[in-house]
Amino acid sequence: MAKDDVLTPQAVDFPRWYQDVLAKAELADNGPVRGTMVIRPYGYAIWERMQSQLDDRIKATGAQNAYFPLFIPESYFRREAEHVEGFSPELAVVTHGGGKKLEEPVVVRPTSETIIDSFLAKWVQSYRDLPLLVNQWANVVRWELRPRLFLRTTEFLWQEGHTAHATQEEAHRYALQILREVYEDFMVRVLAIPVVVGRKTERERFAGATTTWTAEAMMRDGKALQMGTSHELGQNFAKVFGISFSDESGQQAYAWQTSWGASTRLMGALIMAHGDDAGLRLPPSLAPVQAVVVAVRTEDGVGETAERLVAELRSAGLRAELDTRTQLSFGRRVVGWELKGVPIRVEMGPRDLAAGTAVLYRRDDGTKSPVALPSLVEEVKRLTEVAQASLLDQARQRLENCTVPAATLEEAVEAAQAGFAALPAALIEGGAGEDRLNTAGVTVRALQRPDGTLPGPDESLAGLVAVAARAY
RNA sequence: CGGGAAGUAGCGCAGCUUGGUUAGCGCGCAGCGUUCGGGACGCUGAGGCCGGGGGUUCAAAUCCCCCCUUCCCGACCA
Repeated sequence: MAKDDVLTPQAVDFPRWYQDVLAKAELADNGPVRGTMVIRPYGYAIWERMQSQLDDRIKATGAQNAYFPLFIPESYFRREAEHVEGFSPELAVVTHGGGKKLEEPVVVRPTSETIIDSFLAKWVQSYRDLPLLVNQWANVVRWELRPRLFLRTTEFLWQEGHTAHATQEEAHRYALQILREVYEDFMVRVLAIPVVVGRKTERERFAGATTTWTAEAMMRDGKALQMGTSHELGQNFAKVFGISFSDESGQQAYAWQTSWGASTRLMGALIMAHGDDAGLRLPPSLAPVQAVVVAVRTEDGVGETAERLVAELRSAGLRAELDTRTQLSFGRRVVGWELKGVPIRVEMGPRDLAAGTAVLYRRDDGTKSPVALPSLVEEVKRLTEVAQASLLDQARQRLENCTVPAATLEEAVEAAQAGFAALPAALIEGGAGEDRLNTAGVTVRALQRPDGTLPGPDESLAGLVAVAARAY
């Protein structure tokens, strides 16, 4: 009866499993140009929920959305030395337009610091104009040598925030506010993915930033994934783009800036942090379908009851869907819903109807239980909350289990084969230690204080912990 | 961009070594019937520029060259 595996098992070949899920859960396809991606409707529905949750949090920090051009004069990139050095290798450059060679090539934005800052320079005159907080939702292009759907594509979707502040302290606080109240909160409460937040090492920080803050998550194959970053840019860009203002005493001063972003890579994280051998497991907060009512049959009132249940679930505010495709076998249908990660399945058949019950299946733990019809809506509601918490718990458990202290670089390399290695950051002072890790395919993902709190921007490595891992 | 593997129906594959009539198989898809509580079964049927372009040959999915794309490992990165 049962066929072969629905998907390549994770333990057999994790990358293959990932490919299988993308295809079978109808999330995404490769585009015809290397590194490009088609996000299919089901995948995009998940992304839209991510966007909306992030957008609310971004706006709650006071930032407003705006839109800046896709094309940026190449010369803009040359103005900030580290920035141009960091991005040159991955720029897509347009040299022709309207059938003619362009006087100055234009770059397809890989990130928008340069173009946005050139406008912030016009808009900021006085300390009264500050802080100036803008965000944009956009596509960006970074020519990738080794693309992977959602994780690293040449074109991807993201939000990028760009801000200007009167003081370094305020920029610092805002960068951390984004890290904590936007990214970490979203990742934990919505994605149900626990993250390691910390500071990036000098070599891992954003090109042109003075400090980069990061939120890193652990995937089920033991590799880490950077989920979002928040940068303090100091006055580097303000000086080259002329973002200056009169302060309260009438003195001219350069603004202090931040920038921060999170991308469609979050989709990859969602898939790889929660997915199992049966497919996706979506947290109810993001699931396009939170509960599917599967009618085993449709005759003798079963179909009508199923329909009524969907209506009740919907009027209770749940995203519910009806499945009456009885021309397909029951098994095929449930396998399909499991592939797509639907958190709760309600099974309604003649036996249930006779007993006045329905069977509830939880995708997060695979358990089934009967429920009396009158309390079905309340129970489904409750289970969506339980499932949301359960996915987070499971991910937390895995994170704890695979985070191992290491006393030496060799121990760290060893521990990083299966998760996070926590080593004394003193070991990587000077760069030789990081070289050693990098040679073994391991990178320092984040620096933290021993108690897990965030270090200061300039706090020396001596007393910190470096969290290292193999990473995507 | 280096090293490996691979592109044949929507998906997974055989055929290629040793060129030779209408290019196969499984799944899926369509129709009909029997089924129906964890990927049902039978019958009938549709679906292919054999990744693209050049060559060699009487003849190319098959041999040669170039390009594109995908996957794995490395260097570079959200």
